Amino acid sequence: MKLGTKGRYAVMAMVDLAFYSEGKPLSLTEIAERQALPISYLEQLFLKLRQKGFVMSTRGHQGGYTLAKEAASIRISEILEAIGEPIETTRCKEESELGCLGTKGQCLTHALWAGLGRQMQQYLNGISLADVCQRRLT
Amino acid sequence: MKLGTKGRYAVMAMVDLAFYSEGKPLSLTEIAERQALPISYLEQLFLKLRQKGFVMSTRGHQGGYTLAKEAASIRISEILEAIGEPIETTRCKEESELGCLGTKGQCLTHALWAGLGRQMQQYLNGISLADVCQRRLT
DNA sequence: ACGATTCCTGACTAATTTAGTCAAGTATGA
DNA sequence: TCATACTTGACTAAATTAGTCAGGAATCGT
Repeated sequence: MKLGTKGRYAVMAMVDLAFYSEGKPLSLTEIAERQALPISYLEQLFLKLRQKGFVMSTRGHQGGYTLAKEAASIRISEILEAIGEPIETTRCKEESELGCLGTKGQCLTHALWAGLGRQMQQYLNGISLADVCQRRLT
Repeated sequence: MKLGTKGRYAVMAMVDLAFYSEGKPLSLTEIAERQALPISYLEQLFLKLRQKGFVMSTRGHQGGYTLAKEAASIRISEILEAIGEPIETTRCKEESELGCLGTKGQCLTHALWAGLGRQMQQYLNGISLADVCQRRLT
């Protein structure tokens, strides 16, 4: 159970943006350099982040990206979802499970994995970009 | 961020064992059939579970596996660790991180991922095989 | 003794996912 | 008009996953 670079990079870049931008657009080049991330990879990620409305882009000279919302209202969970790194603890689509273990028509372990997923979701849902910037983490 | 079949199967099988065995050994064939899991894959997993002391094996006719400890004292987290499905939210080995973002010599996001890992570990640590069997899940 | 059952173990592999690169284009400001 | 910077899709090498396969060794019932 591991976190891939996609999600990690996206959050790192967004935190960087929230932290260093002061209303002015930051170029991916700048972010990529500071965070030591591959720029072409970031391009892919920011494409999605823009399409989902988390950042705004300015093209051309002195262009770059800006947060489209306040840092305090962008949750980590949203970023991960936007770039396609969902939390998948259960395998079954929805709640349509037929009994693996007979007792009640639903596998015993299903509730376990669902609980784990809820736990993770809750944690990442409760933390915003601003929280990370200000080191407000439990 | 997804849970692989390795961890899922291992826990499913261990829960099955705890649930259906009554002191008597259960063969992998039986478990695999009931849970609809590939038997040769289970063999690999139970090899490790035995080496780590979570199950005991009996060979030959009427043989199989038995829990080596009480179901109430086997945590889900231990099973996952035993078969090599660790929780990896951070990438850095130990706490030896050099500053990605300048503020304090440690990357801002590190604390975030570490927190997530702690959260997951805590959840899986607090649940035993017996809990799953008795559907004592939050 | 023998044969069925079952664990034991390592080697191997097909398919998928990850983690990117590359190339070509479009828009903007100096 | 040129350098900067976003935009987008196609492509790919490497790693991981999710197993299969084959052969062996121990044990029990008959």
